[in-house]
Amino acid sequence: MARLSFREQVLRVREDAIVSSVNRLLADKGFDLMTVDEVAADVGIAKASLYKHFASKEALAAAAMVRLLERLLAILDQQAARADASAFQRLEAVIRWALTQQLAGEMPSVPSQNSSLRAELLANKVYLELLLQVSERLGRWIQQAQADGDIDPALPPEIVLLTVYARGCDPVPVFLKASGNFSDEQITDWVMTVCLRGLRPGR
Amino acid sequence: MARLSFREQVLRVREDAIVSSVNRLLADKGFDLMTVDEVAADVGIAKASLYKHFASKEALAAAAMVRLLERLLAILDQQAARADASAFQRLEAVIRWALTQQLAGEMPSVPSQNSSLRAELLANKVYLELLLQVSERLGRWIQQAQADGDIDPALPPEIVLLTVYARGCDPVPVFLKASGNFSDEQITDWVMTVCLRGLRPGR
DNA sequence: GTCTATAGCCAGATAGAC
DNA sequence: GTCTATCTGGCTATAGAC
Repeated sequence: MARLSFREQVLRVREDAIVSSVNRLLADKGFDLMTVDEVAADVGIAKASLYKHFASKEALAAAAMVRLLERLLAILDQQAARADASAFQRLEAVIRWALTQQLAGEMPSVPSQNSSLRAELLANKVYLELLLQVSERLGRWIQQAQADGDIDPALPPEIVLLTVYARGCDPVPVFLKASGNFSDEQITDWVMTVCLRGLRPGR
Repeated sequence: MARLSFREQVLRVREDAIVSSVNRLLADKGFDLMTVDEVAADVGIAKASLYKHFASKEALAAAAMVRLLERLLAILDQQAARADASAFQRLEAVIRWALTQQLAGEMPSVPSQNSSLRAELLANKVYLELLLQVSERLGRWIQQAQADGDIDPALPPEIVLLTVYARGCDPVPVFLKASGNFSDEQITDWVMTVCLRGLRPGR
């Protein structure tokens, strides 16, 4: 990749700061309740300046989602590098990472219902490409884990994949944290247990 | 209860029709994207007339939530009347009912983040009272199921209760339905399996 | 209690100077 | 590219006639 000029580097840094604010605000309030004014205030620039970087509120959210997927891909790389780990253990680590992000208030939440945002995301080539990559890699681990007998082979991989994704936007851990009765570690462990082994007593 | 006059009966029927529309629209688009204009159009009356029945958009949603809890209480009564059933089987039936509602597009979804609606619900005595009743009755079944060895006794009842509630707003079944690859029955069964027994192979 | 018409407000987006 | 100031549209809520 060509070396970036100083101007371009400054641009990158600024846009990264914007995306970080959007990420936090999306995690905090969700897309509908997040306002562009808040984003501008949080970044510390004028709203009109935001629109020089991103064409719309939807584009802001899309950028945050793209960065989330990039971070997720990095986690997948990291797990793939663990030569000793089984596919199931890698999946476990990915879910655990998602829970950590949620409890840290850094998991952006975008309602799958919002039509304007949904349309923007489905039209976003970069986002779709990353989502496809993530799904394919998770899908391979899921099928491997099923072959290993670590995940029920009777379950369609589609359901397993959706379940993994759903843990990323599950309200349970945040509610438990809000109750103040448990530590983050306890919450993570219990939610992992329920996810993998269900509510029934241990095997 | 005193017999209602004709006028009062008409009022009841109309308000019930309103709440039904709100319920469907909440299930369809969620609170933020639902507009009062849509509700009025769906019911077939003018928007101003709506405001003669309900003071605000939040009050509309609250009424829908109250009716949801009333229907849930009726399900609890029904399950409590099954003399042969274990506590676990009753919980199972309740979760299954929630999934059915969701797949039928009749499970209203209100973001727990929305502050105006949250405030309204927390100020609503009827709603809180019903929510408390439901939680207490589910809580008793949960503890009984743990004593019976049907639910892992190591799990705090709080987590189990939250997990049960969370199945009511889980996006997985709706996504699976949208994929068009599975019947409602298959979806319900698989999601129940994953909820109760987790992703791991059967015991 | 129902309607039409409109007030009031807020948030996304833009104009135009620097 | 950044700013201040403004436009615009849509949505909640209400006024006022019937």
